[in-house]
Amino acid sequence: MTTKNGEAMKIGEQNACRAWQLLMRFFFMQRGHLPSWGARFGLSPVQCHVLHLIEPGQPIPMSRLAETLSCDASNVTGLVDRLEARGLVRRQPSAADRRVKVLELTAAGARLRSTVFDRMTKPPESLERLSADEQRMLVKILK
Amino acid sequence: MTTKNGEAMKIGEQNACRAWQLLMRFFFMQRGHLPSWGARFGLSPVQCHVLHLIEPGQPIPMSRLAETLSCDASNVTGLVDRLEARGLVRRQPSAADRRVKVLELTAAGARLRSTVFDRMTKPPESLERLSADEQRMLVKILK
DNA sequence: TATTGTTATACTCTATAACTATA
DNA sequence: TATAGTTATAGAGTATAACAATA
Repeated sequence: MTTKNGEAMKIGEQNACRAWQLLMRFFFMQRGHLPSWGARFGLSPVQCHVLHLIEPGQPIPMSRLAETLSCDASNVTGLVDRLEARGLVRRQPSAADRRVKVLELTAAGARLRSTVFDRMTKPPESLERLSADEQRMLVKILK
Repeated sequence: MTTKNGEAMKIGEQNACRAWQLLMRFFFMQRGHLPSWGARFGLSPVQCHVLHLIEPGQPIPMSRLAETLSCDASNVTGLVDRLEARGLVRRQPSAADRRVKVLELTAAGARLRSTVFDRMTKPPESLERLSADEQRMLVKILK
């Protein structure tokens, strides 16, 4: 348990696995919270995700959404249809490639995104007791 | 920026917000990966979640699933129907309350769960370079 | 030929309401 | 009366295949 080399590696691996397990637990916990969370803004989980992906003033092609969401391009069509019907996003033709349509937030979309994620970035209090070192560590993890 | 009291608090809050933003980014990243991940085992994202929630030898009432998944009890019925049809879980009557049905993993369910989460607990390499202190910090966060 | 986005189809997921059986 | 689970229904999410326009 206190050997200089081999055992230390083992402990390092154990810690990594434990950390990963905790992150997974965090992920599934958030996954449970997201539906009722998003419902406050009339947003489904995927719609929250899409809103998170499209940054204001930074349009992205629809194909990029399909990749990031791990779903077929055909599903993005309906997804964007509903968001566009609510006036949150807008389809724009791409000058570079006439096959492509890029998505951008409308003013209302940007406002809603800000509302949703301003609240989201208000951490659950427990996070406010962390040191600068701990914050740096999170940056490392999330690569 | 270097005042002793008020400014230090401010920086602490900034770090907490930054950490929370990064965790959110992690969450949405995982959310994007989960569909194709689960598909390898023929599991939808919710089914992965359910499998994660039912620990072997630790049956839980169906109502608990509805709470944790933030969905209506009526949805759990169909969800469990499909998992039961695949032989992954089993409904059992509760001795204490005859209204309640508890869910437990079948042998196949426990095997699949182990397969899925053994892979999941294999962290993405970057995690293996973390110290014990850093692991303890994660425990603190995930409360 | 390959790629972007669309339509069509079927199945799963989720929200709502009404119902049964227990408590 | 209140709660656990079910049924029924409708809309949203998602996988598959076929198609049009463009590269």
